[in-house]
Amino acid sequence: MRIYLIFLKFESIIKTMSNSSRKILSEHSVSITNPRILVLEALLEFGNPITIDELQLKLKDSVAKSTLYRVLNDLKRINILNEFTSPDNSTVVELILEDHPHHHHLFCSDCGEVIDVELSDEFELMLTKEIEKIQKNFNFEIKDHRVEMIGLCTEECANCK
Amino acid sequence: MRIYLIFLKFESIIKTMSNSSRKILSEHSVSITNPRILVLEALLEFGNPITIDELQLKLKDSVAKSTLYRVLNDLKRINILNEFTSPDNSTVVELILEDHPHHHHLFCSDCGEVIDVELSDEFELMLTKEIEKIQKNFNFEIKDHRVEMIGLCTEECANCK
DNA sequence: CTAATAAATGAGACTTATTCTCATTTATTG
DNA sequence: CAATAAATGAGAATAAGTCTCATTTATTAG
Repeated sequence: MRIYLIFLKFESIIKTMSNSSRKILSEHSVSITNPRILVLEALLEFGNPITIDELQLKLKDSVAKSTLYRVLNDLKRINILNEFTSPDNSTVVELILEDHPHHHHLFCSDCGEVIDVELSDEFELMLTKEIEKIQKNFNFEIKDHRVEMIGLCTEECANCK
Repeated sequence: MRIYLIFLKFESIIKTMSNSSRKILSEHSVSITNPRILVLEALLEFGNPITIDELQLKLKDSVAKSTLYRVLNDLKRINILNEFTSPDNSTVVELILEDHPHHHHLFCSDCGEVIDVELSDEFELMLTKEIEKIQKNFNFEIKDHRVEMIGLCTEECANCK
Protein backbone atom coordinates (compact mmCIF):
# COMPACT_ATOMS: atom_id res chain seq x y z
CA MET A 1 0.00 0.00 0.00
CA ARG A 2 2.75 2.41 1.00
CA ILE A 3 4.73 1.46 -2.06
CA TYR A 4 1.69 2.00 -4.17
CA LEU A 5 1.20 5.49 -2.74
CA ILE A 6 4.84 6.29 -3.39
CA PHE A 7 4.35 5.06 -6.91
CA LEU A 8 1.29 7.27 -7.33
CA LYS A 9 3.23 10.24 -6.03
CA PHE A 10 6.09 9.47 -8.37
CA GLU A 11 3.71 9.09 -11.27
CA SER A 12 2.14 12.42 -10.49
CA ILE A 13 5.51 14.13 -10.39
CA ILE A 14 6.28 12.69 -13.79
CA LYS A 15 2.90 13.78 -15.09
CA THR A 16 3.50 17.24 -13.64
CA MET A 17 6.84 17.45 -15.39
CA SER A 18 5.36 16.33 -18.64
CA ASN A 19 2.68 18.97 -18.20
CA SER A 20 5.15 21.74 -17.44
CA SER A 21 7.22 20.65 -20.40
CA ARG A 22 4.20 20.96 -22.67
CA LYS A 23 3.33 24.27 -21.10
CA ILE A 24 6.85 25.62 -21.63
CA LEU A 25 6.79 24.56 -25.26
CA SER A 26 3.38 25.97 -26.07
CA GLU A 27 4.11 29.21 -24.24
CA HIS A 28 7.02 29.71 -26.60
CA SER A 29 5.04 28.56 -29.64
CA VAL A 30 7.32 25.64 -30.23
CA SER A 31 5.60 22.53 -31.47
CA ILE A 32 5.09 19.82 -28.91
CA THR A 33 7.03 16.73 -29.84
CA ASN A 34 8.17 13.70 -27.94
CA PRO A 35 11.91 14.42 -27.98
CA ARG A 36 11.32 17.98 -26.78
CA ILE A 37 9.16 16.78 -23.92
CA LEU A 38 11.69 14.13 -22.96
CA VAL A 39 14.59 16.60 -22.95
CA LEU A 40 12.64 19.14 -20.90
CA GLU A 41 11.52 16.45 -18.48
CA ALA A 42 15.09 15.28 -18.00
CA LEU A 43 16.26 18.82 -17.32
CA LEU A 44 13.38 19.52 -14.94
CA GLU A 45 13.88 16.25 -13.13
CA PHE A 46 17.62 16.77 -12.69
CA GLY A 47 17.04 20.26 -11.39
CA ASN A 48 20.68 21.35 -11.42
CA PRO A 49 22.87 22.34 -14.32
CA ILE A 50 23.85 19.18 -16.19
CA THR A 51 26.59 18.27 -18.65
CA ILE A 52 25.48 17.32 -22.14
CA ASP A 53 27.25 14.00 -21.61
CA GLU A 54 25.09 13.15 -18.64
CA LEU A 55 21.97 14.35 -20.37
CA GLN A 56 22.83 12.18 -23.34
CA LEU A 57 23.21 9.19 -21.03
CA LYS A 58 19.81 9.78 -19.48
CA LEU A 59 18.19 10.00 -22.90
CA LYS A 60 20.29 7.51 -24.80
CA ASP A 61 17.46 5.13 -25.55
CA SER A 62 14.78 7.67 -26.28
CA VAL A 63 16.25 10.59 -28.19
CA ALA A 64 18.76 10.48 -31.05
CA LYS A 65 21.99 12.33 -30.49
CA SER A 66 21.35 14.69 -33.39
CA THR A 67 17.87 15.39 -32.10
CA LEU A 68 19.17 16.09 -28.61
CA TYR A 69 21.49 18.77 -29.95
CA ARG A 70 18.72 20.17 -32.12
CA VAL A 71 16.33 20.36 -29.20
CA LEU A 72 18.96 22.06 -27.06
CA ASN A 73 19.46 24.61 -29.82
CA ASP A 74 15.71 25.15 -29.99
CA LEU A 75 15.62 25.81 -26.27
CA LYS A 76 18.53 28.23 -26.54
CA ARG A 77 16.78 30.04 -29.37
CA ILE A 78 13.71 30.67 -27.24
CA ASN A 79 15.94 31.76 -24.38
CA ILE A 80 15.02 29.16 -21.84
CA LEU A 81 18.33 27.35 -21.88
CA ASN A 82 21.63 28.62 -20.62
CA GLU A 83 24.77 26.94 -21.94
CA PHE A 84 28.26 27.35 -20.58
CA THR A 85 31.54 25.51 -20.30
CA SER A 86 32.79 24.12 -17.02
CA PRO A 87 36.44 24.56 -16.01
CA ASP A 88 37.12 20.98 -17.12
CA ASN A 89 35.76 21.90 -20.56
CA SER A 90 32.50 20.03 -20.56
CA THR A 91 29.45 21.75 -21.91
CA VAL A 92 26.83 22.36 -19.29
CA VAL A 93 23.21 23.36 -19.81
CA GLU A 94 20.51 24.56 -17.48
CA LEU A 95 16.91 25.62 -17.87
CA ILE A 96 16.11 29.23 -17.18
CA LEU A 97 12.73 29.10 -15.48
CA GLU A 98 10.72 32.23 -14.67
CA ASP A 99 11.13 31.74 -10.94
CA HIS A 100 14.86 31.19 -11.27
CA PRO A 101 16.60 34.32 -10.04
CA HIS A 102 19.95 35.71 -11.17
CA HIS A 103 22.64 33.33 -9.96
CA HIS A 104 26.16 32.09 -10.46
CA HIS A 105 27.93 28.74 -10.50
CA LEU A 106 30.02 26.63 -8.23
CA PHE A 107 32.04 23.85 -9.88
CA CYS A 108 33.59 20.83 -8.22
CA SER A 109 36.80 20.11 -10.07
CA ASP A 110 36.77 16.56 -8.77
CA CYS A 111 33.33 15.13 -9.56
CA GLY A 112 32.25 17.81 -12.01
CA GLU A 113 29.12 18.78 -10.15
CA VAL A 114 27.74 22.23 -10.92
CA ILE A 115 25.67 24.06 -8.33
CA ASP A 116 23.62 27.23 -8.64
CA VAL A 117 24.47 29.88 -6.08
CA GLU A 118 22.94 33.25 -5.41
CA LEU A 119 25.22 35.95 -4.16
CA SER A 120 24.07 38.71 -1.84
CA ASP A 121 22.33 41.81 -3.14
CA GLU A 122 25.09 44.02 -1.75
CA PHE A 123 27.59 42.02 -3.70
CA GLU A 124 25.61 42.25 -6.92
CA LEU A 125 25.23 45.98 -6.37
CA MET A 126 28.94 46.41 -5.92
CA LEU A 127 29.61 44.33 -9.00
CA THR A 128 27.24 46.55 -10.96
CA LYS A 129 29.27 49.56 -9.86
CA GLU A 130 32.53 47.89 -10.85
CA ILE A 131 31.01 47.11 -14.20
CA GLU A 132 30.02 50.73 -14.71
CA LYS A 133 33.62 51.77 -14.12
CA ILE A 134 34.91 49.16 -16.53
CA GLN A 135 32.42 50.22 -19.19
CA LYS A 136 33.75 53.75 -19.05
CA ASN A 137 37.42 52.84 -18.90
CA PHE A 138 37.27 50.41 -21.76
CA ASN A 139 34.56 51.97 -23.87
CA PHE A 140 32.63 48.76 -23.63
CA GLU A 141 28.96 48.12 -23.29
CA ILE A 142 28.62 45.29 -20.80
CA LYS A 143 25.47 43.23 -21.19
CA ASP A 144 26.02 40.33 -18.87
CA HIS A 145 28.35 38.96 -16.22
CA ARG A 146 29.18 35.66 -14.61
CA VAL A 147 30.92 34.72 -11.41
CA GLU A 148 32.36 31.23 -11.40
CA MET A 149 33.73 29.57 -8.29
CA ILE A 150 35.87 26.48 -8.61
CA GLY A 151 36.69 24.06 -5.82
CA LEU A 152 35.93 20.74 -4.20
CA CYS A 153 32.69 19.50 -2.68
CA THR A 154 34.57 18.23 0.33
CA GLU A 155 32.13 16.00 2.17
CA GLU A 156 30.38 12.73 1.56
CA CYS A 157 30.17 13.00 -2.20
CA ALA A 158 29.53 9.63 -3.76
CA ASN A 159 31.29 10.63 -6.95
CA CYS A 160 34.40 12.22 -5.47
CA LYS A 161 36.99 9.67 -4.44
CA MET B 1 67.87 56.37 -41.62
CA ARG B 2 64.69 56.78 -39.63
CA ILE B 3 63.36 53.55 -41.07
CA TYR B 4 66.60 51.85 -40.20
CA LEU B 5 66.35 53.03 -36.60
CA ILE B 6 62.78 51.80 -36.41
CA PHE B 7 63.96 48.50 -37.79
CA LEU B 8 66.71 48.32 -35.17
CA LYS B 9 64.18 49.05 -32.44
CA PHE B 10 61.84 46.39 -33.82
CA GLU B 11 64.66 43.92 -34.03
CA SER B 12 65.60 44.59 -30.44
CA ILE B 13 62.03 44.04 -29.28
CA ILE B 14 62.03 40.72 -31.08
CA LYS B 15 65.36 39.81 -29.58
CA THR B 16 64.05 40.79 -26.14
CA MET B 17 61.04 38.56 -26.60
CA SER B 18 63.18 35.71 -27.72
CA ASN B 19 65.36 36.26 -24.67
CA SER B 20 62.42 36.38 -22.27
CA SER B 21 61.04 33.26 -23.90
CA ARG B 22 64.32 31.45 -23.32
CA LYS B 23 64.46 32.80 -19.79
CA ILE B 24 60.91 31.62 -19.04
CA LEU B 25 61.70 28.16 -20.34
CA SER B 26 64.97 27.74 -18.50
CA GLU B 27 63.51 29.13 -15.26
CA HIS B 28 60.99 26.31 -15.40
CA SER B 29 63.58 23.74 -16.47
CA VAL B 30 61.86 23.10 -19.72
CA SER B 31 64.17 22.43 -22.62
CA ILE B 32 64.62 25.31 -25.02
CA THR B 33 63.31 24.40 -28.44
CA ASN B 34 62.30 26.40 -31.45
CA PRO B 35 58.55 25.72 -31.32
CA ARG B 36 58.45 26.64 -27.64
CA ILE B 37 60.26 29.89 -28.27
CA LEU B 38 57.98 30.71 -31.19
CA VAL B 39 54.81 30.04 -29.21
CA LEU B 40 56.01 32.10 -26.26
CA GLU B 41 57.09 34.92 -28.55
CA ALA B 42 53.70 34.97 -30.22
CA LEU B 43 51.95 35.10 -26.85
CA LEU B 44 54.28 37.82 -25.55
CA GLU B 45 53.93 39.84 -28.72
CA PHE B 46 50.14 39.65 -28.74
CA GLY B 47 50.01 40.66 -25.10
CA ASN B 48 46.30 39.98 -24.58
CA PRO B 49 44.50 36.69 -24.17
CA ILE B 50 44.28 35.02 -27.58
CA THR B 51 42.13 32.28 -29.06
CA ILE B 52 43.92 29.11 -30.10
CA ASP B 53 42.56 29.69 -33.60
CA GLU B 54 44.29 33.03 -33.87
CA LEU B 55 47.46 31.67 -32.36
CA GLN B 56 47.40 28.83 -34.84
CA LEU B 57 47.07 31.33 -37.69
CA LYS B 58 50.06 33.32 -36.47
CA LEU B 59 52.17 30.18 -36.25
CA LYS B 60 50.77 28.24 -39.17
CA ASP B 61 54.01 28.17 -41.15
CA SER B 62 56.38 27.61 -38.29
CA VAL B 63 54.84 25.21 -35.77
CA ALA B 64 52.84 22.04 -36.47
CA LYS B 65 49.34 21.89 -35.05
CA SER B 66 50.17 18.90 -32.86
CA THR B 67 53.26 20.66 -31.57
CA LEU B 68 51.33 23.83 -30.84
CA TYR B 69 48.92 21.89 -28.64
CA ARG B 70 51.78 20.03 -27.02
CA VAL B 71 53.61 23.25 -26.24
CA LEU B 72 50.44 24.80 -24.81
CA ASN B 73 50.07 21.76 -22.58
CA ASP B 74 53.68 22.10 -21.50
CA LEU B 75 53.06 25.71 -20.54
CA LYS B 76 49.93 24.76 -18.63
CA ARG B 77 51.85 22.07 -16.80
CA ILE B 78 54.44 24.56 -15.54
CA ASN B 79 51.63 26.93 -14.58
CA ILE B 80 52.46 29.82 -16.81
CA LEU B 81 49.49 29.46 -19.11
CA ASN B 82 45.87 30.07 -18.26
CA GLU B 83 43.25 28.47 -20.49
CA PHE B 84 39.57 29.26 -20.54
CA THR B 85 36.55 29.22 -22.82
CA SER B 86 34.99 32.39 -24.15
CA PRO B 87 31.20 32.80 -24.18
CA ASP B 88 31.22 31.97 -27.90
CA ASN B 89 32.96 28.70 -27.05
CA SER B 90 36.42 29.37 -28.39
CA THR B 91 39.37 28.31 -26.30
CA VAL B 92 41.43 31.23 -25.11
CA VAL B 93 44.92 31.14 -23.62
CA GLU B 94 47.01 33.73 -21.86
CA LEU B 95 50.44 33.78 -20.29
CA ILE B 96 50.62 34.23 -16.56
CA LEU B 97 53.66 36.43 -16.04
CA GLU B 98 55.07 37.20 -12.58
CA ASP B 99 54.07 40.84 -12.81
CA HIS B 100 50.58 39.98 -13.95
CA PRO B 101 48.24 40.57 -11.04
CA HIS B 102 44.96 38.81 -10.31
CA HIS B 103 42.47 39.89 -12.94
CA HIS B 104 39.30 39.00 -14.77
CA HIS B 105 38.04 39.05 -18.36
CA LEU B 106 35.94 41.21 -20.58
CA PHE B 107 34.61 39.56 -23.75
CA CYS B 108 33.28 41.27 -26.86
CA SER B 109 30.52 39.06 -28.21
CA ASP B 110 30.85 40.71 -31.60
CA CYS B 111 34.55 40.57 -32.53
CA GLY B 112 35.61 38.04 -29.90
CA GLU B 113 38.24 40.25 -28.32
CA VAL B 114 39.21 39.33 -24.77
CA ILE B 115 40.56 42.01 -22.43
CA ASP B 116 42.15 41.66 -19.02
CA VAL B 117 40.55 43.77 -16.33
CA GLU B 118 41.45 44.31 -12.72
CA LEU B 119 38.64 44.90 -10.31
CA SER B 120 39.01 47.06 -7.22
CA ASP B 121 40.48 45.71 -4.01
CA GLU B 122 37.24 46.43 -2.16
CA PHE B 123 35.39 44.36 -4.70
CA GLU B 124 37.81 41.46 -4.41
CA LEU B 125 37.56 41.65 -0.64
CA MET B 126 33.78 41.52 -0.77
CA LEU B 127 33.94 38.61 -3.20
CA THR B 128 36.23 36.78 -0.79
CA LYS B 129 33.65 37.26 1.93
CA GLU B 130 30.86 35.99 -0.31
CA ILE B 131 32.98 32.99 -1.12
CA GLU B 132 33.50 32.25 2.56
CA LYS B 133 29.76 32.22 3.06
CA ILE B 134 29.24 29.93 0.09
CA GLN B 135 31.94 27.55 1.32
CA LYS B 136 30.10 27.13 4.59
CA ASN B 137 26.62 26.87 3.12
CA PHE B 138 27.56 24.32 0.50
CA ASN B 139 30.31 22.47 2.30
CA PHE B 140 32.64 23.32 -0.50
CA GLU B 141 36.28 24.24 -0.53
CA ILE B 142 36.62 27.03 -3.06
CA LYS B 143 40.05 27.30 -4.62
CA ASP B 144 39.57 29.83 -7.37
CA HIS B 145 37.08 32.25 -8.85
CA ARG B 146 36.48 34.09 -12.10
CA VAL B 147 34.41 37.08 -13.01
CA GLU B 148 33.50 37.26 -16.67
CA MET B 149 31.91 40.29 -18.27
CA ILE B 150 30.31 39.99 -21.67
CA GLY B 151 29.41 42.87 -23.96
CA LEU B 152 30.36 44.91 -26.98
CA CYS B 153 33.47 46.99 -27.59
CA THR B 154 31.33 49.80 -28.89
CA GLU B 155 33.73 52.21 -30.57
CA GLU B 156 36.02 52.17 -33.56
CA CYS B 157 36.75 48.46 -33.55
CA ALA B 158 38.09 47.35 -36.91
CA ASN B 159 36.75 43.86 -36.44
CA CYS B 160 33.25 44.67 -35.23
CA LYS B 161 30.92 45.47 -38.10
C1' DC C 1 83.68 19.40 -29.52
C1' DT C 2 81.49 15.13 -30.30
C1' DA C 3 78.84 11.03 -29.61
C1' DA C 4 75.14 8.88 -27.11
C1' DT C 5 70.74 9.32 -25.31
C1' DA C 6 66.60 11.24 -24.07
C1' DA C 7 63.27 14.39 -25.40
C1' DA C 8 60.73 17.00 -28.83
C1' DT C 9 58.85 17.50 -33.39
C1' DG C 10 56.06 16.97 -37.85
C1' DA C 11 52.78 14.70 -40.44
C1' DG C 12 48.96 12.73 -40.48
C1' DA C 13 45.81 9.15 -38.34
C1' DC C 14 42.53 8.98 -34.67
C1' DT C 15 38.95 10.48 -31.28
C1' DT C 16 35.16 13.01 -29.69
C1' DA C 17 31.76 16.78 -29.67
C1' DT C 18 28.74 18.93 -32.62
C1' DT C 19 26.45 19.86 -37.02
C1' DC C 20 24.54 18.48 -41.32
C1' DT C 21 21.95 15.62 -44.85
C1' DC C 22 18.19 13.28 -46.35
C1' DA C 23 14.73 9.88 -46.30
C1' DT C 24 10.96 8.91 -43.08
C1' DT C 25 7.77 10.16 -39.42
C1' DT C 26 4.96 13.29 -36.77
C1' DA C 27 2.39 17.54 -35.52
C1' DT C 28 -0.63 21.09 -36.93
C1' DT C 29 -4.39 23.15 -39.55
C1' DG C 30 -8.20 23.61 -42.34
C1' DC D 1 -9.03 13.14 -41.79
C1' DA D 2 -5.87 14.72 -45.44
C1' DA D 3 -2.37 17.91 -46.79
C1' DT D 4 1.61 20.22 -45.60
C1' DA D 5 5.17 21.88 -43.00
C1' DA D 6 8.14 20.72 -39.43
C1' DA D 7 10.75 17.44 -36.72
C1' DT D 8 13.18 13.16 -36.30
C1' DG D 9 16.67 9.21 -36.70
C1' DA D 10 20.64 7.34 -38.59
C1' DG D 11 24.67 8.06 -39.91
C1' DA D 12 27.95 11.05 -42.76
C1' DA D 13 30.62 15.27 -42.33
C1' DT D 14 33.32 18.71 -39.74
C1' DA D 15 36.39 20.57 -36.41
C1' DA D 16 39.10 20.77 -32.06
C1' DG D 17 42.27 18.34 -29.83
C1' DT D 18 45.13 14.04 -28.97
C1' DC D 19 47.99 10.24 -30.29
C1' DT D 20 51.48 7.47 -33.00
C1' DC D 21 55.70 6.80 -34.87
C1' DA D 22 59.55 7.75 -37.67
C1' DT D 23 62.81 11.62 -37.77
C1' DT D 24 65.13 15.57 -35.75
C1' DT D 25 66.95 18.26 -32.02
C1' DA D 26 68.65 19.37 -27.34
C1' DT D 27 71.33 17.97 -23.52
C1' DT D 28 75.15 15.93 -21.19
C1' DA D 29 79.16 12.98 -20.28
C1' DG D 30 83.51 12.31 -21.82
